[in-house]
Amino acid sequence: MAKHQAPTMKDVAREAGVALGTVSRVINGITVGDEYKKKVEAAIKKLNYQVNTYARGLKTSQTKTLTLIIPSLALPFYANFAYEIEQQTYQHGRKLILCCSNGIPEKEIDYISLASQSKTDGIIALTYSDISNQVPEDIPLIVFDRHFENRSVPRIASDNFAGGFLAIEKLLEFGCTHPIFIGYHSDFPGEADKRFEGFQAACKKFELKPTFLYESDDNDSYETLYNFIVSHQDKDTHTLDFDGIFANTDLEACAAVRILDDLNYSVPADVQIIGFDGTKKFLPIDEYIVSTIVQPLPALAKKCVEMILNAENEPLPTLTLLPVTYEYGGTTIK
Amino acid sequence: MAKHQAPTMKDVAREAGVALGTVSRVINGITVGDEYKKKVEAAIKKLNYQVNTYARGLKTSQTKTLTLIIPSLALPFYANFAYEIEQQTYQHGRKLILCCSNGIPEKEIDYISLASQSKTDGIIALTYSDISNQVPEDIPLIVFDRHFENRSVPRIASDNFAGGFLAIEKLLEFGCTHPIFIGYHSDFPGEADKRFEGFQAACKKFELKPTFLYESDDNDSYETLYNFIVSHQDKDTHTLDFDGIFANTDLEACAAVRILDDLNYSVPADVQIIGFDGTKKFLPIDEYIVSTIVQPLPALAKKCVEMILNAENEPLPTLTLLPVTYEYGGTTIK
DNA sequence: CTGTTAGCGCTTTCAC
DNA sequence: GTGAAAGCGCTAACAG
Repeated sequence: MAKHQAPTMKDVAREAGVALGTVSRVINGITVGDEYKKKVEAAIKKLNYQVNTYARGLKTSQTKTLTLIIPSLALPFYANFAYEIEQQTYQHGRKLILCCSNGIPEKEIDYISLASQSKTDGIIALTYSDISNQVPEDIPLIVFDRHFENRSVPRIASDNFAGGFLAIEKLLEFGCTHPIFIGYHSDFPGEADKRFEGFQAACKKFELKPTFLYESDDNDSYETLYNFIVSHQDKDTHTLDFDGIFANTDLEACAAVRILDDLNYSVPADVQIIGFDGTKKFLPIDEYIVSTIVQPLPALAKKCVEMILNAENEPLPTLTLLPVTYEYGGTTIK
Repeated sequence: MAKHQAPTMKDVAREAGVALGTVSRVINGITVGDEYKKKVEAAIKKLNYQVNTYARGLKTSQTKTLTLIIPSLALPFYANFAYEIEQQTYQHGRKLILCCSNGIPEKEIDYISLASQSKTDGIIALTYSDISNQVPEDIPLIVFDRHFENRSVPRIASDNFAGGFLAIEKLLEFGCTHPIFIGYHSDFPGEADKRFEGFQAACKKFELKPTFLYESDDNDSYETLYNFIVSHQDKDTHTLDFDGIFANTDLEACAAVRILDDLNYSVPADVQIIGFDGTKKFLPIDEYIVSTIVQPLPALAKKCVEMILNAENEPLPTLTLLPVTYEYGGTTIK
């Protein structure tokens, strides 16, 4: 334990009595004479040698590193997505650099530039600004759950349109006669906007009057929603003029449950509610927090990582949509 | 836009008509003649040059990268901690490598070795095995919320003991006469174990009979808890022999709320409950999910990052405990 | 199949 | 002050 410096390949070579290149070959699994191999491996073990990925990265310009840009980890959806991405990244022998942008465009761009300095092997981004022209051409980019106008960058998402449609189908199947839509959206366009489009399409198909609250996201979303629901009460009978809610996200579904409860309506007896995302309860038992359209997060993450790692081999599809499913979570009859 | 390769310092030097070293100096903020500086900056802008952090890292063996090892992001506590760490990391101009070990020792060790290959500038770890001797001496390590037996590695945590004590104090203050403790613990020792010790100390001080469920974590925790509560019902009157619960985590507090509700007890009228961690509700409004002892996550994360970045300048304290606070969350009278 | 060697892009002496 | 040059630890091309 004399030297304080980490051993280098040179040290290993000297210890094993072979040339530098031979050590490199052993490490990279290139055919090497058995005798040599043994000696090198012994030396590696003895010195506790580890490759310096920075030196290797400099040579190969492959950093074995993926970058994820996501607004935050505060929402379970984001946290779970990040988690799944990390698991996939690990499985593919890569490291994950996590960037939480808080949805701030400047930070998003800053992260991109950091990532490109670090010569990351690929970027998976869920952003609220169009970062596509900030990303150097030579580094693969995949956009999750969003789409940009001015460049055809590959994007991956759930089939939000089908999900919106499915939610209404389910609500009708469960006996609702007037399902409505509630939700907030970012000003920046994203795949999630298609949920509302799916709702509208379903209304058209089933000849329903499309009633909805669909506003720009703000800080008073809870209050706006409260007022919206109250405005749909009959003044005298206090009956609601709707009997089903498709909420843009589980978060809004939860808010609706709470408000309806405060207003002394019963869920699902008076109003059935279906959310979107597939958020689980905070309990040691496995239940959805509301009845919901579940996004296939593990599959989505798998696709993201596999595609980005495949980017240099073949051209990537511009859009990849994965199917969603309905799951019961207590806010519908089944 | 002829060349497909990212520009190097050499390119900038040629473009600016200066020497390589001069460019380096400009970039690193070392005094350089005004004329030169301007020329270099112009060239940088023109070529859209960015330093290659891998080349720099190779030279300086400073990678401007921190590594976080955490079981997962599935629990809000982990997710929020990871988020806060990321924010701090960014603020200090570093990147964060996220490693979710699922609490599997082999994975934890694997991550350590990946991290040391990558010459990370520091590791913040919340692990379920003693990784301390896996970490090379020259890379700073801070352990969050845990402690290892066989080496004095700096650790940071909330004051769990004080939190446990405080919970009982609060319960008594709110009129409870027989508060009990429920919780599960990992077999691997951690700072969180002190919550139970705080509970025991409070029982001694206030002369309470210490009643508790404190078992090794398993898959049937919900059922075990259910049976435990039922076993404390009076056969005839159905009265419970306790009137307050301090739960080891908010998760267990939630489980207790649910079970008591199923059993037709009222929270907080019949039983008051205090959890631990400070988990927020999944709603667009800011409320705690249960009454709880809140861990100062942002402060904790700040401490972790600051300490690890300071590790080479001064010796780190072995233990740093940050104060917790009580917050109302609906499962107590106030 | 192995040893030698040139450089990846950068920082940092060292002369000037 | 600036330029030239050595070298961080590794890979890959080349010669043997």
